[in-house]
Amino acid sequence: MTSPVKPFSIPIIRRLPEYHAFLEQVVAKGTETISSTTIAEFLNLDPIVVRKDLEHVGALGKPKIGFVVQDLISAISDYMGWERVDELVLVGVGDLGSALMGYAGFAKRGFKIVAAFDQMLSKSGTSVHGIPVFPVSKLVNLVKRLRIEIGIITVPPNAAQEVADLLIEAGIKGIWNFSPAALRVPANVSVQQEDIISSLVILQKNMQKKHAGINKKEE
Amino acid sequence: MTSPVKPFSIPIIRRLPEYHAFLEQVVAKGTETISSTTIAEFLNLDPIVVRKDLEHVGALGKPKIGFVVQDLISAISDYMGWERVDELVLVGVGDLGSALMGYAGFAKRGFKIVAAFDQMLSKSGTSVHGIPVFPVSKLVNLVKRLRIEIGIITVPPNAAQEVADLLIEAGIKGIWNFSPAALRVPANVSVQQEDIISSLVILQKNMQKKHAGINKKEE
DNA sequence: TAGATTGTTAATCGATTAACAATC
DNA sequence: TAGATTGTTAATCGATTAACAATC
Repeated sequence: MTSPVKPFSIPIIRRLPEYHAFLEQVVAKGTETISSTTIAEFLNLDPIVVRKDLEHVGALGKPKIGFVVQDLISAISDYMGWERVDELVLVGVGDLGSALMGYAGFAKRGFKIVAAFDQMLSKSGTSVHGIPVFPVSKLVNLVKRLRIEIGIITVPPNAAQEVADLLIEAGIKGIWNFSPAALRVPANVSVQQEDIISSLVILQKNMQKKHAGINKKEE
Repeated sequence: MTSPVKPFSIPIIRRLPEYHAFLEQVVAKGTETISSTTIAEFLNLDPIVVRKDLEHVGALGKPKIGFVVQDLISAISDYMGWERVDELVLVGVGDLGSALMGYAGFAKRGFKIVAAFDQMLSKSGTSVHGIPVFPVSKLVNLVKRLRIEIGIITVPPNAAQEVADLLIEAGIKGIWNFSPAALRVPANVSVQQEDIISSLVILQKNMQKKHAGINKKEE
């Protein structure tokens, strides 16, 4: 019939967690229905954007009434794939790695870091936020055995490629790379490069635009 | 003359740090010039995308030769605003906050967290990664005095609005919010909502697409 | 000179915005 | 019934992709 994999929109995926977090707050207050205009108002978005996004995830509302909050949460969770639990491994138990290991947002959205690896042998055998840390030498065997598909890289840039190679050898299909280094990977492996600096620059540019908009009256 | 604030493209801003990191590696090897096709190949991007992005930041190359690597790095740094140093404050010295305070990527790209605040008084007076931690009660005065414009929020969601209000009272113009909570702010304040889960979902969706593409021969 | 690579112009695609009919 | 809000269709805008001329 149609395409085997539903098309997805990156801008929408970036907005959906915002809706989700807001709707969780709403449901905690006991509110049962909400309109797209209300959501838009609270999140400083255009109401049409919200309506389109909700349409995209397949949510159904009723004119005049709006959407059932629980339905929206389910539709978003479903679209984002948060119903099932996906297991991850992490390599590089430094500051960033430890923070990710302790991040509560993963569990809430169907992700679980089940093992971590670090080059420093003194860290092996310990556990961080309840997640066991192993020596890198055990990486390939363990990841293979657990059939993990996603690996997180939080090592310094000069070690990133080496770690990526090990993960690939272990059969990983996706790499979430927090190290500012370009990775060479085979065609069947996906890489998501993460660099939070982008977000900070976007914030700055928005501030500049806003400030300029205040200074000039019109045109 | 033209618009007072240059237009900016969010997709481009998200790609530029990748180029920058890669070019830093290249320059470290002593290579002096590079072509857009080479950059594209290493970063798994379409060469045309790279060419367009470099055009956007105002880089000039020479046919047959390519671009001078140092020129590219400068052009990108310039476009991203990394030449000058911008000061930030952070509120919420937990795991994530500490990781951000220790993140070397800030200094490299013109950002500096100059002070942090935490509700827990036991943390006051200490310093994390060389950054002093103060009680929240000192936030408004100190931020006003230092004339900081950007605040990072890494507190639990239920405290986020309260912290945002303090930052706004202190004259902040931009909030980088890592807490999954919708913030109410006045019109002259920009908010950049951060949720790394989006990136993980994008990675997953890309993996699914890739895998589906392998399974079906064509159509 | 020949060819690789840039810079530029045009075409396509997708996302956002707008308009409006359907409906509770 | 009247009006608010959804769902849908159309228009605009911007980003990506393609084609090609300019040039070192």
